[in-house]
Amino acid sequence: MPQAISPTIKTAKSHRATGRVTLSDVAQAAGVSPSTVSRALRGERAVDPALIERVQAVSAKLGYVPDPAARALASQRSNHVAILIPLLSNALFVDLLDAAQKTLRASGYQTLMGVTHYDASEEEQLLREQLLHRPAGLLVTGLDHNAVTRKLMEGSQVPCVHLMDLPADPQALAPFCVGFRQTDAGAAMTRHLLAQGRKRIAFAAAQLDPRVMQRLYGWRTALQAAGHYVPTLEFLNPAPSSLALGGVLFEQIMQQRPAVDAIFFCNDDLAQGALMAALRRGVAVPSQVAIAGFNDLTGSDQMLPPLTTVRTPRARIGQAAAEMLLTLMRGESPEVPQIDLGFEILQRQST
Amino acid sequence: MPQAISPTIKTAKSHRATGRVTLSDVAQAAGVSPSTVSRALRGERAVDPALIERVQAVSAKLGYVPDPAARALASQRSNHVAILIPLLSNALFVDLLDAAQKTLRASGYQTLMGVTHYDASEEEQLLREQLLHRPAGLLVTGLDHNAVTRKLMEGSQVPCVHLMDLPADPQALAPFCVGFRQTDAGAAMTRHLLAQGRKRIAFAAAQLDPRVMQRLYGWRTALQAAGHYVPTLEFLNPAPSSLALGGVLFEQIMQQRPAVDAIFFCNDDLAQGALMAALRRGVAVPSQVAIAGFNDLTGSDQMLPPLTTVRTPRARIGQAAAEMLLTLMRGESPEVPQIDLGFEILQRQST
DNA sequence: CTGTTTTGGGATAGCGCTATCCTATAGACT
DNA sequence: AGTCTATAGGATAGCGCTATCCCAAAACAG
Repeated sequence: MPQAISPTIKTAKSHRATGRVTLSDVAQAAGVSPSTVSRALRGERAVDPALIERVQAVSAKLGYVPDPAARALASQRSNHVAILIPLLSNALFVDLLDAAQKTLRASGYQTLMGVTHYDASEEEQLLREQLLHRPAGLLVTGLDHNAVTRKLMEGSQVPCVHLMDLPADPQALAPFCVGFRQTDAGAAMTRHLLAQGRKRIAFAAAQLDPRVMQRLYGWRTALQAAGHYVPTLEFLNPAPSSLALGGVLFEQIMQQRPAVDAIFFCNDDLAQGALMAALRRGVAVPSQVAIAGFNDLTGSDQMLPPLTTVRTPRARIGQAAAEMLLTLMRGESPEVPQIDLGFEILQRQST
Repeated sequence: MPQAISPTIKTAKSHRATGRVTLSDVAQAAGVSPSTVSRALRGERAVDPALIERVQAVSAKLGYVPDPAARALASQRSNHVAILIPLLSNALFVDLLDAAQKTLRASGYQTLMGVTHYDASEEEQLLREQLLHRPAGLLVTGLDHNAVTRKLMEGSQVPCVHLMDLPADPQALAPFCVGFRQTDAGAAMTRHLLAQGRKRIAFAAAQLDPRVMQRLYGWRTALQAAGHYVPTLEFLNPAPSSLALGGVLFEQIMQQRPAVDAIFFCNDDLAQGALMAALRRGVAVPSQVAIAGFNDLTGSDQMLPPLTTVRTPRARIGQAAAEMLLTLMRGESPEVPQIDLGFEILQRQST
């Protein structure tokens, strides 16, 4: 029977009372031991259902909220989930972050964001800092990391899910990952252009991260298979991707290879910039040159002509990765270690 | 119901050794007390310089890294800085986040991001969760918060800097903030349009957050001053801002008010969408109708014609706010409580 | 009707650090 | 000299929680 809870007057504790309602307060008020409160609230071990209810009631009445720092210290595990992404200036990664963050928060996790700037040593340093917080889980963009980073991830024993990429060899020692096959997507778009009757298809890229290189590889493979591969139609620029750079690349290609009849840009912002440049120069798209992008970023459907692109499921990747991580953090193992969420060729009027 | 627990093999070691190098280890190795190590490493109180050096050397040799959870528990202060922004889908806030995060990390702080979705109660809930982590500082977008949120912020005693907005009344009880005067910016752009000889200037807006409403107010005031204010030229749509919506708004305005000779959009994505729609419809910009945006988002300079807009110093706001917060967290007080970073009318060819 | 397990609860030692109090010394004053 | 400060170091009690050990009672087996 629930004993009457007298208004607990804060016992004048020792010299550094923080005024916080602690687990012990709840225990005292509920007439049970701290262990029991801890167990009841976390659903650990077996606790009498009636007791659980009583503890929850008392806890709610006192407005008890567990202290994450104390919890982290005692259990060596925090409610943080660390996420590493290359940039915030690319909408792709922001969408990933947004979706993952939303999913994790719904389960009570706090997201610790780290921005690597495509720098392996910065990634390593960030991971090191984040691991200090003993995160419950880890979300990492891509599968390419330096040796130290990989060792840190493994050594930490923290569940980890990789975003965006899937291992080239599905049989390989497989980490957990959610993404799609960049190579296939690159090849698919190239085949789409070939199917439109294009033969001199250029590939224009910026940033040149591993995913871009995989798309390049897909483009190359598809062209080789069709017997139309020309090495000089690769236009690779390591600078960050942007609309302005897309315009520059377009000008460069039209000047150096005026006979080109299609350009496949590795990202939509480049393609959008190219479309604007074409508009300015009076180059007819798609009749003279077809233009295709990648990622279906915001605005691509508003271009003139609307941009043909590859729709990539980045929000779904962020969410699915977060869900897989939640499974791992519960100590369960996911149904499959790798999830391929695919992609879709979105044909609009630019091709 | 409880799953069979495999017999835990007990290690002969002390029953819960974490293997971590602790402050006591350093103290022992350096032959001093833990207090001294703690003080030496944090630069607290006065410690013999020679001792400091010795402690640092030993600490480095052992690879000691302080545990943030233990620190947070003992000191009631973490190395987290919480930041609240409305959306991740608006580049404006991402730029803010990026800059702030970069600055704070350089001083050893971890950023806890919270996305409020312009929802006051979600903001309150997020703040509550973040405060549990006892952040060392708080960055909050805007000055408008519900009563509970304000009370939480004050009651927590955590240093707080507001982003983007400045109080309308500079004399008012002034919180710390970094931003610029949205109203002035709205008025300035309107005056620019008036100076171009435009008279029927529409204002088109989405999202309708407080900053948008201030820009609206600036537009209204400037038009009233010029004797050209017409209430029916306000086109306000509460939906989220996007290129597509900009196109829709443009069509709507041209249909309902064909005599309009300028449209001031509250955000660049809307204006970009409008420019694309104008291109599609063959509406001459700026000869028939001038189009202006706000924020100078990526791509605005690539439009056809390039978009006249208001350049807002969002990266500098994020950085300056973080720096002000760093000052506050050191216990010092900033030179001025409010920093106005201004704005700039960026005239391009669309007006 | 005895063992032998389960089962649900309590007691308590940390987790790694900082805040507070305390002490010993060196210099500064009557 | 003697008393009084600063100054720099040590000692130690927590911060609030969980993990581990322990034990009584109930459930089960032989």
